[in-house]
Amino acid sequence: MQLKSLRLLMAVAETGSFMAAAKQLHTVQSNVTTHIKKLEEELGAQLVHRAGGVRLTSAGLALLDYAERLLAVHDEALALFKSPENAAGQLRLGSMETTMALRLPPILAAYHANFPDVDMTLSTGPTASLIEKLMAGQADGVFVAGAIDHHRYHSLKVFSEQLVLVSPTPMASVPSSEELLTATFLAFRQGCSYRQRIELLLASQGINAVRVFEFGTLDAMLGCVAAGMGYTVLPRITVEAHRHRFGIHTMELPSDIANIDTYFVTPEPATWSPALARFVDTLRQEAKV
Amino acid sequence: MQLKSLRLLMAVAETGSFMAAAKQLHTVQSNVTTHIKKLEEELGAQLVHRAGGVRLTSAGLALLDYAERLLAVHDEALALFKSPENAAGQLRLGSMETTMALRLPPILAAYHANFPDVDMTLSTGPTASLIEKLMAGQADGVFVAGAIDHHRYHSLKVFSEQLVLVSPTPMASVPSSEELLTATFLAFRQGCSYRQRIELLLASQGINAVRVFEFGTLDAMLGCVAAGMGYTVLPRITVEAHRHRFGIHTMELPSDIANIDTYFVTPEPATWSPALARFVDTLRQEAKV
DNA sequence: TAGTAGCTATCTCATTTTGAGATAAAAGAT
DNA sequence: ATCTTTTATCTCAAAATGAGATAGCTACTA
Repeated sequence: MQLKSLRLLMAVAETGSFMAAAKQLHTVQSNVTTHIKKLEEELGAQLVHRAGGVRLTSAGLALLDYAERLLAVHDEALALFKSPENAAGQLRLGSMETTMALRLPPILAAYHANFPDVDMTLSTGPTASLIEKLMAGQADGVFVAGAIDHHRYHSLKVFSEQLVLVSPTPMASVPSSEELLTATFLAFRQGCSYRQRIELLLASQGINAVRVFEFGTLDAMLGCVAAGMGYTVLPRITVEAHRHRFGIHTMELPSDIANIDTYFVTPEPATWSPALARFVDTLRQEAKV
Repeated sequence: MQLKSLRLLMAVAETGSFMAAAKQLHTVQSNVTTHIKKLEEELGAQLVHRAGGVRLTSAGLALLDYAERLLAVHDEALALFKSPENAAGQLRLGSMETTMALRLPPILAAYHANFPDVDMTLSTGPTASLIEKLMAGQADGVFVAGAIDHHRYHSLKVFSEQLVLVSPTPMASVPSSEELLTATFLAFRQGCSYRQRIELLLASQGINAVRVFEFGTLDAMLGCVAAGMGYTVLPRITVEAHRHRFGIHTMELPSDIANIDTYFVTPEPATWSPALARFVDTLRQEAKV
């Protein structure tokens, strides 16, 4: 059974004539005859009355019902891929905790407002496991720290964060080695790229091992810093958004350690679903990159 | 876009391999490649990741969603026509008032029990207008008095009725001409074949015109006969079913006038929809013809 | 009832598409 | 590195398709 044949059947039903149907679909009448005949052979039933003006038989009407449904789905699928204002289906995103907390809400909101037919799922996790998810095909795109150098993947720089040292008391300068040695650090669980920066900071001071507490959420971490439990390293914008709720202080870090870029990593653009392509559009607009 | 291609895409998604997909659908791997490639060109998006084991891209997954819907509808349509135990869609029947009242209820009930997915509509009317409806394509089959001699239509004899003269008082024999001349006749509206029999009866007595009242429903008519308003002519089985409710009496008529057959008339069997074909099956069983 | 106008079925043929096999190229496994 | 498995490409024969020409059918008209 060919979609073409069904479309011809619909045209015949509409126009009540093989010639008019042919004209409507820009073909010739003999082809209409052939297609309808083939359908009739395939289904073993006469679909069209040929006495005088043609009319669908009851078998034809029964098939017409399916033809309409079939072509509606087909046209919908085609429209999805053809017109850039369409997006539907599902979109599986992944993001780091901090990006999710501060950068994504307005973007997700804007996307959902424009493309309400997309079912979004967003999971958070550290950079390493997000990349794994992406490569396993369990996510369509992930927000991670740092670009991926792989020709099958595409990295779009979307945010630039400046990391700052967060402490419970004001500081004049980056703490000395001695101070750091005795200090406690709070960080997200292993795999988080910000934690790697903490270790980088410590390494730059010649310190290899130090006590590090692990947290799962931002609020818990900042609460503990404010309570004097220790230091942490976070994006400036993240800290500033929460500063009014916690009695915390920040200190600039050396730029090689401080500057970290967030990328949106996906498979090659050619493989993007319409939903994903529209998401990247939204991202470009909202993040202004 | 070809249904074949979509089916291949589904097989690829399922098996995760072009070769396995080819085997599953009894074709060769090169054809799978070609079909998928054609889909990709048509939609302008890569549908399948070719790194190592093949996997659908997010665009592929989006299309897969439509492919599944499309093929489900297609298979449903095909199953409808292929397997004789299926029937769906609509069935538009027409029937004479008397047949509807007495013969059809058990048949319609049996049909509906077996094929609940068919939307039945039944309209009643006199033979003439039912035939018109059928010919105009507004009905799929009609129960009428007498066969149709037309090579585009098919008449199936389903019931044999014996017409009797119905009167308010007992009769020893068919009323004489003088009695008939002064009598009033009650009948369905013009077009009803039973009414033609009344006129035939009168003509056999050399009477051309007589007073005839027209009624739309059986109950009204029988009620008026019982009340002594006049005579009527109806199938014996119809009268017997109502005799206990009305004080009426019957009298046999000459067999050439009395015997009348009810036919189920449809377009040619080749044009029957599955729903109609199953109805005729049911009819043959229930009516035992 | 013959004629005519309008439509559909059939036939033909050039073109395109399809399907299958063979082979080359690429990716993983040992 | 070699071998195995899988996909892409090429080729060719067979089949399907689309368009035109023509014959046949139906309904309407005079």
